[in-house]
Amino acid sequence: MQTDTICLGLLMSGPKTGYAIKGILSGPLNQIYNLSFGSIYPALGKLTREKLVTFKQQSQDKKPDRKIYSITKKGINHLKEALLQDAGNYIRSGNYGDQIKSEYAMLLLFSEALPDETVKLIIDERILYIKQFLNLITYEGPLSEEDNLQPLRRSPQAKFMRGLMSEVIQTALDYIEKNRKKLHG
Amino acid sequence: MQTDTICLGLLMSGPKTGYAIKGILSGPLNQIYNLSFGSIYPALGKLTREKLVTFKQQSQDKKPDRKIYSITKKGINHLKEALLQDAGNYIRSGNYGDQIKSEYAMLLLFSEALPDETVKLIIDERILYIKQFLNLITYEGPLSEEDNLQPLRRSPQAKFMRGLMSEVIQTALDYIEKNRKKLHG
DNA sequence: GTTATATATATCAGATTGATATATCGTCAA
DNA sequence: TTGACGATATATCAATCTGATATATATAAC
Repeated sequence: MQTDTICLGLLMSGPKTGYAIKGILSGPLNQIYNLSFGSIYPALGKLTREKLVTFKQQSQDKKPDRKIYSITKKGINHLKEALLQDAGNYIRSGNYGDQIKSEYAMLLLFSEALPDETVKLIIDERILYIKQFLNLITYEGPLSEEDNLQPLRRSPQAKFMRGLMSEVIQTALDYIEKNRKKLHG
Repeated sequence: MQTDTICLGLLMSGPKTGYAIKGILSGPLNQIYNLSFGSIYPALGKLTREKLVTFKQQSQDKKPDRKIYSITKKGINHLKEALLQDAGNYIRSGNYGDQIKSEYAMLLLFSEALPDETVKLIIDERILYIKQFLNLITYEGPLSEEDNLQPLRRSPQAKFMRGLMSEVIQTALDYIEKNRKKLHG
């Protein structure tokens, strides 16, 4: 799946700045997909040139300008075709190319080479982080005054993913708390 | 965590070819970390130049040559230092930079734009894939005649990770089977 | 008063991917 | 039997992506 498709998909739930797209990908979707600014801004530029999105420049009083991007009709059609093709590729190849790099998991896997106290510390830290993240995705209330993320959060698809994530993360948390003694004295 | 560190860590459980390292990362560790050949071979070359690994060239009868890499004493020291520093960075920043791109999860999130039959199909396919992967990591028996992966699989760290993965994946499987109706008619 | 964090866009060196090339062997089907 | 395919094995490279950095302002903390 291309970066373009991700941006278009996220713009389906309403107009957003590049910064907001990064915020969604760094926040609730953190364990699902992430992109750097260096991918997002060029993608939005390319999509603008192809007229799959448009933007309104909003010069704010004493704040940096915002470019608020919206998906066009052409963009919606393009998104549908791209997703259908991605789905087709998946079905044909059985391979979705999920790309995962969990440095934390590798650190635990190699933790025999670390002092016991260090292993304890990184597990304590991780447990705190997981609990915070669980709160983030379990939280149902409004996010801010100008809450334009509601459409994304209230779709059945988003609810499905949030439910899946919270169950999976809760399982991981329980497992780590129950079995951490296998990794340190 | 650098690619170098991943290679050194995997070589701690015994000598391996670059191809074997890729095999481990594409197989049981698939949902944890992955690297392409284009990262692995240059990393092994760099590690050789730095004398952190050595290799024996094995010319096989009518098969391609193999370069079997082993970690050196210097390499072991380097690994310990690198892991300690990575752990320190984590504790200080609270951020491990886990990098995740699950195209499948994004496809489900955007699946409103797909026909119902397609959504059904990709979920059916995914359930099959998950079941296969569960078998792969749950399997305890020997892997092949020349089974040099046993040290990696039998360490407490590897058992911990396999247990964690199988519980998490089982939870995901149950959730998808129970809730898939929310995504298609 | 200064340090840090949030909002917001943008760029770029260096790292990574996914594809491709090369070479041999075994297997499975037409 | 021949041709296609997959496994073993190394290697390279264009296109893409990351992580860091730059720029600019406001607000909160210390």
